[in-house]
Amino acid sequence: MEQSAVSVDTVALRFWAGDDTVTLGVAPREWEPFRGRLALPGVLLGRGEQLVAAARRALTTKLGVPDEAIGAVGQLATFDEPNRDPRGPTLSIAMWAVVDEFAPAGQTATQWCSIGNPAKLAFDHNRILAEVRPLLSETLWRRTDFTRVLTGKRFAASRAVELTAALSGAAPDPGNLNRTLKAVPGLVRTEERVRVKATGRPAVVWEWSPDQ
Amino acid sequence: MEQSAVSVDTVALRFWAGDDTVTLGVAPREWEPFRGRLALPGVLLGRGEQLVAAARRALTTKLGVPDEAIGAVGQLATFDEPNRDPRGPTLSIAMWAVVDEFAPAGQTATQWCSIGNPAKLAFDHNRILAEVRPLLSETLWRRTDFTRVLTGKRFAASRAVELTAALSGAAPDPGNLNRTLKAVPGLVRTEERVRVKATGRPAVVWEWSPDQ
DNA sequence: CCAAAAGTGTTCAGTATACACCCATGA
DNA sequence: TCATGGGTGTATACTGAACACTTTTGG
Repeated sequence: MEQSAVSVDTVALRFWAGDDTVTLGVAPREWEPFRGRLALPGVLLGRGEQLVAAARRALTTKLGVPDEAIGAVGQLATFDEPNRDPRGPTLSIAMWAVVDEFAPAGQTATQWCSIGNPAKLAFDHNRILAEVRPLLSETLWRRTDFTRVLTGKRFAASRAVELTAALSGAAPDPGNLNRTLKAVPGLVRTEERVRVKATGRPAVVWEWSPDQ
Repeated sequence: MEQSAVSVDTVALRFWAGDDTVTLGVAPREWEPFRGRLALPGVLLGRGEQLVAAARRALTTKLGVPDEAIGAVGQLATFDEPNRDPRGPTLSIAMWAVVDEFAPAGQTATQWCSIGNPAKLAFDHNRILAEVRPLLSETLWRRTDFTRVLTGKRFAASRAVELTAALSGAAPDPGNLNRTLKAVPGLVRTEERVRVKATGRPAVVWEWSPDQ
């Protein structure tokens, strides 16, 4: 029986040392339909290919992210609107991925836009983002693999505030977030302080224990 | 590009007036592989077919459930183990469905087995069931469409106890469950009592308000 | 000393869970 | 009247959120 095509569209997040918010990797489409329009990195699922492998392939081929820089990948939800792709019926399995810091090789058209206020994207990608964002927000500080790669091994408490604000859409109470961090398994509070903002008290440094 | 096949495998639940527990619809496979072995009703997703439509088709063709008796359908998760089907790489999208009471038309080989202790099934269907069961348990009393069809329009409180026990795997505290029901939107407590068990106090009848 | 940022302590609402006790029925 | 099942009331724990207040810094 002839089937719908299956594409794997990935929400690729980064939150690097220089970034002041979480951003989302998008790239202009090379071919029709929507040629030139920004879109989530997506690939057609290969025969026998696993979802995580397809998501990684989307990031390397569409965003130019080196494979070593893909820190963690997971499943989100499936979208089955039959007219979502003008080429014909296409299932979209949405995945998330977190991108470690890397040095871009040469010029790429990849853009990193805010998740809270994303660019206008091709297909139904804005709808996918809207449905998927609350899931990501709930995953933060709960799933270690996801969170660990976003924060990096060591991070200041104020970075945790920015990260939470970016994913949830609202600034968290810093005190409550502090207690949330205390309860995250594998996360330990160091004696160290760092200055992050121009003024005010310096922030505590948190660190993931080595086995995480 | 050649792709993996996509099958939609459905966890079809029923909890009819005569049933004393929730059961799961399974049917022996007609063809190889696993010919004769019991399996979840599954179909290959047709081109342009939506997931809910495929799940309904699985129930009508594999279990002999008339379409009007399919009360509610929803998405669960996707399984991508490449060797899960000996015919070749096949993605399985797991769905749930709730089956209303109907009169079976003629002989069918469909069996209804307990979800807590299901038969040995073909493919990785037992694994799918194991992963999916906690999701179903969490959905009960939260998603109205799911719960409403399982209970029927009117039901005794003791039926709610049986239902919860079947999905969660442990008997709930009847008093606490009572308060849970009180908090479910669209569910109202009637003045009526009915005798369910041979002895003991008769149970209160709960009823879904018409607009649900 | 003041403003800004970080962190602590406390309170309060909502939920989940446990369990003692009371109520209604058939035998 | 007693065993059985149904239902109420109450205590306890945990979680999330709100917020006043203290601490540490730069200017």
